[in-house]
This record gives sequence, structure tokens and C-alpha cells, in this order.
Amino acid sequence: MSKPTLKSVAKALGVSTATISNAFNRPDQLSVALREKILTACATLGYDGPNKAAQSLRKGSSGIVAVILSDSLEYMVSDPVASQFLQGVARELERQQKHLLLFSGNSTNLDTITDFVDGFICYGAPRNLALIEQLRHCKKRVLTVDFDLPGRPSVNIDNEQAAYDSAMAVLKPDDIVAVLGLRLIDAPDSQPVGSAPMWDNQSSVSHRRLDGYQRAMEALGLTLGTDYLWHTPESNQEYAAKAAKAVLNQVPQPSVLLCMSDLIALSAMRVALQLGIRIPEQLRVVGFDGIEETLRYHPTLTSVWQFSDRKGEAAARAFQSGVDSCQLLPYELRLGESS
Amino acid sequence: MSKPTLKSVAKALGVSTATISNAFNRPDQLSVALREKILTACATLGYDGPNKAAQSLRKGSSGIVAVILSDSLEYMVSDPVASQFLQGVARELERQQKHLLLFSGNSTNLDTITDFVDGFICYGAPRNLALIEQLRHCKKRVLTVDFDLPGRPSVNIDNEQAAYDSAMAVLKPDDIVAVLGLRLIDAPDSQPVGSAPMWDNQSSVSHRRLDGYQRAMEALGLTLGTDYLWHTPESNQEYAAKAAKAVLNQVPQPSVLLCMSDLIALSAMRVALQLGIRIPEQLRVVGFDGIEETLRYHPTLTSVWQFSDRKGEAAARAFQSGVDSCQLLPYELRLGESS
DNA sequence: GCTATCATCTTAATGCATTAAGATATATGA
DNA sequence: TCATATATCTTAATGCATTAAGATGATAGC
Repeated sequence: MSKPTLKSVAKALGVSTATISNAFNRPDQLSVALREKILTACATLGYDGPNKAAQSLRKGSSGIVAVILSDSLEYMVSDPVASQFLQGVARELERQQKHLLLFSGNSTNLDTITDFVDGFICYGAPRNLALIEQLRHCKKRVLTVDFDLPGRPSVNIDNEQAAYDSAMAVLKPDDIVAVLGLRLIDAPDSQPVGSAPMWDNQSSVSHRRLDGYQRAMEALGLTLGTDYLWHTPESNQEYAAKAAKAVLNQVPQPSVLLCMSDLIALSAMRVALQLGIRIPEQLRVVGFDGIEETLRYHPTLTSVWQFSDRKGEAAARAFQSGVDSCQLLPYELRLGESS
Repeated sequence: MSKPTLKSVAKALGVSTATISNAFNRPDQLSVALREKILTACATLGYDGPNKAAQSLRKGSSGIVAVILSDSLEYMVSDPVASQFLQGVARELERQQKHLLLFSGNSTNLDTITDFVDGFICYGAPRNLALIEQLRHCKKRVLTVDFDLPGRPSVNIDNEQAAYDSAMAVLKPDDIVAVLGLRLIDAPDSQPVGSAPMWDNQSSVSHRRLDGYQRAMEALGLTLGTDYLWHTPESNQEYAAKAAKAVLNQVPQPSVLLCMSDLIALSAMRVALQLGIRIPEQLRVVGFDGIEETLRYHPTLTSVWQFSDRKGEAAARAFQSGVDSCQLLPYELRLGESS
């Protein structure tokens, strides 16, 4: 005996397939008695409802939402900001009774899964540029987070303004400023951005934040020295430490470190302490993101809290809603002992 | 104009649908010239290959493999052992050109996705017992890791033997032994297992490891005191610290701590040092898993390395192979400064 | 008693593709 | 030259279900 299908069940009961389908999908379309009968029959026959793949083919939607992570799964999962975001998405999707398909931004090909999903929530610009092209032309719903795709809805915070706010809260007129963690393309190690920068053409959040930092500096008549702006390939301990070490050994020594993430800021503070630099007396540090770990660390970090989990929820909701607007979420500047 | 389909493309070119299908799936079934023509026509028409959902329906396989995590996504992602495993699975699946669908062990219902996937790789016993029942009767391929399901293939290490080995390498005839991290069901906080234990009926790895620890103790004529065996709900800092504190304050004080994970062991060592207990002079500690963090910590930990990433790869390979055997992977006992 | 309405069920078209088996035409070998 | 093999393409059955529109009989209203 082969697997039971709508058809086989219908035949077994001597009713039409439409009726069986209705028994599962539109109970008001048939009598209660018959429905009961059908349902019990299904149970004994081992039929557990309409095949979802066929359903998806017919209805044109599967209930699966793909989340495209900018980098590899492994990296994303280890980054507290990203995994918070993921948790938020997962939570909201669960509410909607939908499913989450994780997709790496390193992948080359979207259309292995496009047909299975209702659309894509794209978190950050995918590492693989080909993916961006594919997302542009994708026929399914696409919502971006932390980066923009022309004509697509997005969820973000005002990175420029937030960076400006945090810098303004910390900077003084005679500061020497360094910025850590600008994200360049195809630069595999930490390095100074230099005078001929390989600008990231994807308008990543780090560039928006840099804009904000620089606006604040201009407001105070400060300039950013060439070797005081560093790229890091990822927000991790080692890359950040390398950049921090280099920058803190510059002459003159920076008095303020504006960082693109809390992880980078934490790492930089550790380096500073190792170098015997006192925080905040000799060096003030500003982070970005707002992660729990900064609360347990001393000195606590001045940072922009963007509540990534809520961002995840908002993204999943916006995806579901079908609205095509670009949503800006609130952020919160929290002053810590580091400034 | 609606979306192009196999049919519409066929009509546009004046050939049969079979030919179009063959152009994509079986190039040897048609002339090179026609194939070229079809492919370019598809490009201009905006048809990018057969719909995968329909394909999956027809072929009966989708190329998507679901990984069921024992706990919530959030927890799994924060546990280095689990996320290592995940990385391994992701890596191997990528090689196979398959896709990874992450599924939480807290979920209640499998059949929302069953029809979309080729099967399940189940990592640890799902928190939600209903899932286990569903996996038992699941018609798709199911492979388990770190726990067993009758009649299903599995990938694991010999937890009992590994635990035995590590304990034998550390224990001395007059030791006072404590065991930390047995996993009970439905016990939400750290607690002594006590004399009337709520045994975990799922043959979790922690029980196998306990078996090994106890076999080693018996071999040396040692017994495990009632309050020297503690449950923790998860392998995290707080739960572990609570258990460790309690156990280390027992009289007589334990001289050996056999832990169910490295995370627990690390946490226990921190507690011990805080209590002024010297390691390994006054207390020897044994972990389980083998995680990078233990290498950076001093004293380094004696532990069983089970190489979770390789386990992930092995699982994905075994899943793909279709073989129904229960595979035991090698482990490695590494002695550290903690013993 | 007759028609309009309603509840209940069926028919049949449809979604998008795969694939075994059949149909042509062309090339091959003796 | 004729029969056979080969290359190339088509037919039609199939996978599993949804859903608008039609059929049937029962109920209600007048």
C-alpha cells in the first residue's frame, strides 16, 4: 500500500477530493458529521493532512521565510547582535506559524530555494555580491535589514543620526579621534583605510555610521587623520584588537575611539587597559549596537542600543504585512563609564 | 504577462514540455543546437529553470534537510558544542548542494515542514517529547545524533566508554567524587539528583556519561554520595556555578569533579578558584566535549574531545548516504593541567 | 403548492513539472 | 536497397492538492 493521498482517502470514503480538502481547509463547507467521519478515517488510514508541497504549489505560498545572513552561518551565530536579531525573527515567525530557513550570504545561488519560500529577509548586505543581483530581480517578496535595495521595503535604524548623537555626547573640541571597524569589501584583514579607500559600494551600516561620526566631528572642528580610520573584516576579538593596537600606538595618541560595534569597543578597551591607558581619563570609548556583555564589563560602555531582537521581530512583521515602506526603528543612546 | 512556466516556454518555442524539461535535466536527450536555443530563449523570457516546488512534488525530494535542535535556537546558537556541530552540518550540506532548515526542539509540530524536506537530522533529544513521537512515525529519513531512536540510523560517540576513560585517567583510590551536569527532564533549575532521581527516560548523553563515570568509580572501589550528583538544566555559566558551589561546600569536600561538559567544568573551576581551592592540588576537574575556550583558560582542562564539527559533517554524510547503521565516531582524551 | 434559498456535495480546471513509452527521421551496415 | 539502429522529439500519464462553478435535495416563505 502506497502513501495515502487526498485522492486515495476520497476514494476510500466514496466522496470527492474537494470534500476531503474542505474537511481540512474549510470546515464550513461540509456537514459536521461528514467532517468527523473523514477526520477519523484519515487517522486510521494514516493520512495526516494535505501534502504541504502540493499545497504550496497550488496556493503559491509555503509559509517558509528565508533569512539571508550577510556572512557565513558560523560567523553570524557567534555574533551576539546577529543572533539576537535571529531570535527576534524566529520568535515573530513562530507567532505567525511560519518557518525559518537560514541562508548564508556566502552562497552563490538563490534559486535553489526561491521556489520553496514566500520570500527573503536579508540581514545586511550579503558577502557574495552575486546574491544582491539575484535579490534585485527576485520575484518573491524581499525585505532588507541594515542595508538598502532600491524599491524594496526595509527595516533599519537611522545609523547616521545615531552615530552623530553618540559622538556629540562624547567629543570635545581638542580631541584626537580614531574610528574602528569600517567595513570594506574584499579586505581580508584589519587595515587602515588609508587615503585611497576601497569604498564599500553597498552602503553598509558602518559607512552610515562613519557619516554620522564625521558630521559630529565637523560640528566640533575636528578632523580624522588618515591612519586613524581602520577597517575590520568582522566584529571579532582578534581583528578588533589588531586595529585597536595599531591606532592606540599612533602619535599623537587618540583620546576618543569611535567604534562600529560594541564587540570592537570591548576589545579595544581590553587592549587599552593592557597598554596602561586609563579609561575614561586618557581615552574615551564609544560603541554601537547595545549588547548584554557590555553591562557586565567595566568600565561599562557608552553605546547606541538598537535592540536587535526587536528589530528581528519588526522585520518579520513587516515582511508579513506586505507593506512596502522603509521603516526606521528607534534607538537609544546610553552613556556608560567609558566616556 | 504571467510568470513563464515550462509550458509557456514550450509553447513559445513550439516544442513539447518534455523537451524543455530535458534541456535542463537531461542534456543528452536533445540536440545541442536545440538546447542552446531553448536556454537562450529561457533567458530572454525570464524563465530560470523548472519550479523547484513542482519538481520536489514530482521527484519526491527537495534537497532541503531539516536539523532539529534539542532546545531553542537561541540556546543552541550560544552553546559552542552545538554551534560547532551546526557548522559541520552546514559545511557538508553545502558540499552536497543541499539546504539547511533549522528547527527548534521546542516546536510542537513537525508536519508543517515534513513535506518540504528530504528528512531530519535530529541533534539531541528534542525538548518537546511530542516531537520524538512524531519522529518515530515520520515517513521521511530520520537520523539522530547524540541520542537514539529505535530503528533509526545515528551518529554518536561512545559516551560511556569515553567517560570511563577520562575518569580512569584521573581518579585515585581515596577520592571523593562529585558529578556535575546530569540532565533531568522537567527540572528547571540546578539541583541535586537525590536518592529518588527523576531519571531522564531519553537516554541522553549525560546518562551514558554517568554510566561511564560510575563504572570507573566501581573499578576503583569508589561510590558517589547522594548530594554529590547534580542536575543542570543547561550547560551554562549560572546553572553550573550554582551546582559547583553547592557541591564544593559539601563535607567532605570533593577531590574530583567529573563534569558533563567543558562549559560546566570551566564554570566549576572558576567557582573553585573563588573559594580558594587549588587546582589540581586540592581538586581535579574533568570536562567533556573539547571546546577551544578551554585552551585559552588556565589551568587547561582535562577533557574528552569529540570534535563536534566533524560530527556534524559525519551526520550530514550519513544522512545522504542512506545507510541505516549506527555510527560511532572516534574521540580523544586530552589531559590538561586540571588533573 | 410553488419558488427562492441554503446547505451540502461533486465536477473539472488548474498549479508546474517529470518520465516512460511511442513516433519520426536519419544514418548505418550488409 | 532494405532492415536495423540511433538520435531526436512528442504524447500522455502522473505527483498531490485547491477552488470556482455547478448539481442536488431539503427547507423556508408566501
